[in-house]
Amino acid sequence: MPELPEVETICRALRPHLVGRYLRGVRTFVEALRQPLDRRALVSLVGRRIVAVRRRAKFLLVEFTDRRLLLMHLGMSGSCRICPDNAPRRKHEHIIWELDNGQTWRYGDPRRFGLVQVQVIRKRGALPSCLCGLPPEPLSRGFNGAYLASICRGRSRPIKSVLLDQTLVAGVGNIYASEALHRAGISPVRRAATLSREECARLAHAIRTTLRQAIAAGGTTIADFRSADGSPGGFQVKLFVYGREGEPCRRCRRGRIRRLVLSSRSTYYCPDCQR
DNA sequence: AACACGTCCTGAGCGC
DNA sequence: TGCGCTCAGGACGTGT
Repeated sequence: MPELPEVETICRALRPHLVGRYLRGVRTFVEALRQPLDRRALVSLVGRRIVAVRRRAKFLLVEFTDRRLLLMHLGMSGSCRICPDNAPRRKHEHIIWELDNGQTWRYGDPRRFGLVQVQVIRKRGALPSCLCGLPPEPLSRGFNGAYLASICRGRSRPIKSVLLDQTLVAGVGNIYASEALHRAGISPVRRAATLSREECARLAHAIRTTLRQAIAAGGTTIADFRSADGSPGGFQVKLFVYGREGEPCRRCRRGRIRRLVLSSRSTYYCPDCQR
């Protein structure tokens, strides 16, 4: 479910509910998500105050006093919500944090591909060391045509598989990879190394624009994405290719959108306007 | 029954 | 042969 825009949407929705609050308790209902939960580490946050809620790539970072940080990744099906203490626990709600105002912050995740762990950081506002090697944020200065060209050089994989590689591009997932390539007019199966400098610049711009618009719309709801306040995203109505197999291309109006499987993921594109 | 918006692991293939 | 890197594909729960 959640790519960069969805995580950013959740981050913004959580922030006003969490920042400044003290953690009063934590309850867990499973042994493990993608990896075993460290209950003692989670409990060690109780009594501390939340000082910031941030995002880096697809990671959500909740910073506490004393340089403690809760690192969260939503995997395929993770979600967060804020609700009162006495709200009944939903199926697949695995962690409940109790705040000092009668509210709770809850993590739900049917597939349990997510990640929740406690880290200690060097100083206030710093990233945990495990995230220090991430590539540049797509919406930051360092992400541009020159950067894309540098990671495409010498790579024979299809460009879409490069965009999905989280060690090379941070935060782009399966929906926005298809959307950005369509916006840039570049075929998802093109070998990365064959992209010209001009195409890399166009693609970098397309990625930034796509992500920005998706954030502005509150993310994309295909099946069940909800922000932390329960509201669905609005970007699905602005999708140009994802999930539109057989429908006419909304840009060139000639081609029909095709679906193919690339590195075992659905990929959508317009054969007429993507080269 | 096929497919799902993510990541990790394994093993094949390649150049040196 | 071996090392290091790249890349494809399966596995991981559950829901629709």
